[in-house]
Amino acid sequence: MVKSELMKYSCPLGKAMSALGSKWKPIIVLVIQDRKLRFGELAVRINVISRKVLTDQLKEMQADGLVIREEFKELPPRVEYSLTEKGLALLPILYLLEEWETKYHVYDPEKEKDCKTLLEEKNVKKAVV
Amino acid sequence: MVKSELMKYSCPLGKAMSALGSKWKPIIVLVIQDRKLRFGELAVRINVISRKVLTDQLKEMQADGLVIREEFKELPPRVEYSLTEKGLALLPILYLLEEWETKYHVYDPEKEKDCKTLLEEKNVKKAVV
DNA sequence: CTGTATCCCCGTAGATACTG
DNA sequence: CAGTATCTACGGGGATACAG
Repeated sequence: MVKSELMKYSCPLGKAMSALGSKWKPIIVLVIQDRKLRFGELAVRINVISRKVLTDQLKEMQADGLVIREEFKELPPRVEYSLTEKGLALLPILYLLEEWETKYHVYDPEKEKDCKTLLEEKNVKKAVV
Repeated sequence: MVKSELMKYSCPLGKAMSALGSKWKPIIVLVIQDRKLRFGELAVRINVISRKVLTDQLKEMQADGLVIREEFKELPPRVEYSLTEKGLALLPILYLLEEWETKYHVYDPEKEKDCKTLLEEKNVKKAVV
């Protein structure tokens, strides 16, 4: 273990952030909610994430006890993801974060425009979350 | 703007996480609380962060409207950091995250041991937060 | 005391092609 | 359908030395 990892184990918030501090995990939690979603459904709803990264994130979240992975031995294969109790307990906190952002958001027209343009360029049909 | 940045502007949670999703920002908010702290005090309290990174993070947080930087033209120089209203509003949410982690924490003796060893090796006197 | 200036490592994440 | 396998690029973060 290197010094830089110390934070992960030395305080509760450090641990919490190491479990959900990545780029996509909070989004994934918010998208799953109290449902079961198939891998493909997740990929569609979070359309700006590559499948490889989505797989990686889900694996880590499974290891951290945030999500449950159910694999059905069918053809074609089907895999369903849902939140654990721990993951579900995170939902209200994430809602608070959304509220916080919405309340203190500073409107930036240029960024909004960039975003719109990009959505069209990439032909993305559905915004994330 | 590249596709990977899309998330930052396309949903509230994405924006929120881009403002505090870094490795140190939540910790910094939690350490400052409702006080004014000098740069050196921050560095001591979060002793596993390098001064360069601390400076960088504080700059970004200032730009995001999370912290206030007051520079006193003295010799030796003195700089005090405090939270904005926006930053303060984040505190209760971070406390909830701590509670969440504490409640669902899975005790890992090996990691705890590694951490203790490292603290001694690095001669770190004070744990973060 | 409070930063800058460099240099560098390593992990995250993206693109693309392939598999059971 | 739900992933793997590879390769690559980028940038956050760290160590160290120096500056005002």
